[in-house]
Amino acid sequence: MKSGVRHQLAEKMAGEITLSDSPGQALKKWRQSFNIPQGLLAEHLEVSPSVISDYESGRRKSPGTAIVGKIVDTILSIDEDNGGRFINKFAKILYSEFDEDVIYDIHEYASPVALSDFAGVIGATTLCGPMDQTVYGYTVINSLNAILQLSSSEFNRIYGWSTERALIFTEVSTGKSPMVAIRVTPFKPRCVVLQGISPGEVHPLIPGLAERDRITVLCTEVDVETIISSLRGKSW
Amino acid sequence: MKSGVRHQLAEKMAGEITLSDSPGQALKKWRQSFNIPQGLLAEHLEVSPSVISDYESGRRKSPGTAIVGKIVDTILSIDEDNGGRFINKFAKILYSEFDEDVIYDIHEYASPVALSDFAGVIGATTLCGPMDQTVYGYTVINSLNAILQLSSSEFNRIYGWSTERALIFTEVSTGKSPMVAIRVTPFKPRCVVLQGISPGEVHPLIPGLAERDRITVLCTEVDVETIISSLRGKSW
DNA sequence: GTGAATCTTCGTGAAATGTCGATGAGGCAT
DNA sequence: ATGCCTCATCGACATTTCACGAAGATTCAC
Repeated sequence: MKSGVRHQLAEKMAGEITLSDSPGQALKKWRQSFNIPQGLLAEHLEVSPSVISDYESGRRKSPGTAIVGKIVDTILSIDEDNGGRFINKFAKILYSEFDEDVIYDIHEYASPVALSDFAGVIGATTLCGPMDQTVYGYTVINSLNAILQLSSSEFNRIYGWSTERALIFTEVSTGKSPMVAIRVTPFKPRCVVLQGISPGEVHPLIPGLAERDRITVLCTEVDVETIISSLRGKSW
Repeated sequence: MKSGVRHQLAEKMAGEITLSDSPGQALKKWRQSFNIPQGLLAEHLEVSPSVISDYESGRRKSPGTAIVGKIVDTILSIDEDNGGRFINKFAKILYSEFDEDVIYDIHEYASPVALSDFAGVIGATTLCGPMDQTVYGYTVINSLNAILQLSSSEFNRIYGWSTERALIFTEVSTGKSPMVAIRVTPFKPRCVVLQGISPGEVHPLIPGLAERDRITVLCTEVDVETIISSLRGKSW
């Protein structure tokens, strides 16, 4: 997934810069590894070139999150305008391709999102479990491929960085296998969304399974592409 | 590898906080997910509790990299003092165990490190190639297991976030297989270190292979544990 | 409902950031 | 050597951060 990479790269860059003893040098390293001159960066940021230089040379020892974020985002945007050459390079280095068919999208929120809001955005109705919960992220998973391709240890990767998330399984038939997989696995999500199925078609065992692990189960018949793009556009 | 996880987690946290629209909320999310009260965090940071609250509540809209870094580090340290319960939880979610036998250590620098300094720290001598280069990170790889266990796409993961790095292959016999693997693979490191071998024992083909991809090759007979701990302790 | 623990709000002052524009230094083309 | 591009340095000034401590709000146990 394209924009997943961008986000991960951005986070990596920002993290490294923030933790560095000299954020300036780290900033410089990334700008240079994208082959962008200070001047161009300054232009896109609508500041004078000396500003960039001041940061990189360390005159400002502890730049705020706001500018760090803006700079990282701008570096990435400039590269995107040029066809995303460097972003793709990093993406290739990063990803083993198997993720592509299994994990359609994965994202973390920095602050909690109410489950009811989340359900609204993806057009989901409650099947069972409480709705007064929050989630910190979501993963969209091709259920068939996940079961075919993932080993048990790899299966944990669908949880990203937090188990307090929604797992959206796409094109399920009855929803039984995803729930069984979760049952036998040590980590539990807050919520499971079964995509491509109506509440009536759901396997009768599911409420029982969900109850055991205190998981809320939702259903949606909205198609996968729409779900992904709605979730992406949101800032909550 | 233990401390690799800590570092990666720290980077992830810092990145997320820095990129967040409201760094305060992100900060809060992480503190809470480690189950640490504001007061305790404040105590360890030697500031008054209201400081933490001011950040989390967003009075400071763009906290500097310095405090963000300090807070992240403190959260992690507090958890370590308590036995690292949450760090381990995140580690489990993150890693498929196969890495353990293949990648002994992997690290990125925020700024360039001179190859000659790097060689000095790991007690390596030059076999061929230029020494007036810099690296941005290193990976310590068990050469045998890498070849046995990694698929070609997984092999790319040894590059971490930058190819401008040193790849340290441990316990090589002649050093031929690692160099061949690099030859047939699209990404090239700056430098290859062959561990557990003296310059005289190196396979005669190696200088030729290295020349092709303009890679500097070093040798060291220092043992793996020592190399890893020397590299870890360094701040350059 | 009294206390303890946790967290929020706010006024305040010293210090640092965030920005500009002017100037200077290196490098690499012509 | 004459530009041109890239980058570093610096003084100046408005805006924020950063940290404190006092005081108020919440929540939970007893």
